[in-house]
Amino acid sequence: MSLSDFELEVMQLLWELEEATAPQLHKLIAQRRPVKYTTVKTIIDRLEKKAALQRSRTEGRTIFYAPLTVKKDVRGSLLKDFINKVFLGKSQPLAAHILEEEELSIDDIEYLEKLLKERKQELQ
Amino acid sequence: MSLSDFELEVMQLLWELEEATAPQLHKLIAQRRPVKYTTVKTIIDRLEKKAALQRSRTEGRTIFYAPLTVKKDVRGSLLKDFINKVFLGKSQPLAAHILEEEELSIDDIEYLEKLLKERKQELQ
DNA sequence: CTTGCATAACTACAAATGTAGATATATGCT
DNA sequence: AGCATATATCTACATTTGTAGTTATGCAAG
Repeated sequence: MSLSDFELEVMQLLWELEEATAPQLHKLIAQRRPVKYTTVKTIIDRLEKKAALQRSRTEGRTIFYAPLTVKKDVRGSLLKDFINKVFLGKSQPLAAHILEEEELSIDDIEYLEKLLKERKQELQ
Repeated sequence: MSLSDFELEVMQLLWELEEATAPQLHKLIAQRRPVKYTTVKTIIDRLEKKAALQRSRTEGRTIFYAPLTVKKDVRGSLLKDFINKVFLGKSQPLAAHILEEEELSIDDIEYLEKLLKERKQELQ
């Protein structure tokens, strides 16, 4: 099951919030860029049809939605697609690209070094 | 300028081959999955309109196409978008995800360790 | 108990995308 | 020279996506 950019944006908020209403989600996204309530609601409806989220409870006639998909799973599958499409299926060039070009702090780097050391030990 | 999945697939081949004809590209892609010549040619035409590639020369009435965009630039901009959308703009969680979950050989790991060491030295 | 409003539900539409048919035409072969 | 064929060009169409208008309706306040 694939998510569009906008659908993913809504899911990111839901993963963060655990649950949320359409008006809440609209207000959050409207802080970033101008978008009408009905637009956000349409995206929520589509996510519901795709079973990426579900209605968790209501308050008055306002509906709360909660994620049905797990962030790590979705990220993992998006990453796999991305590596296939953009880096011809090879993770190493992507990792190299990030470690060389993307912004990383000293702490980030030391944490990543630790991960690599652990990874290497598993392989030996 | 954004590229669709199919457009990117054609560009990946062009970056590899330096230049190619529509029939060549069609044959290569058709090895992976069934697709008609005209479909591939449509994508090439769209890439030409987007100025991602250009006609480099002809042989008879067959046209050779060459990339106008640079692989590293396109990858960089796609990666930036991807990090923004999927990892909320933070490279470190993506790097961590890859170093933990994706397949890497000992050689890969040692190369990445070297990159990190160099990166750290630049920062200090 | 009515009514205005917030929210939900439904409908619409243009642009991008994957897909390919229909048509035109230059070239190389007989 | 005429013709078959490969290639190019043009047109079309369904689906997905972002975007939002229109309509329906339940609830809260007076």
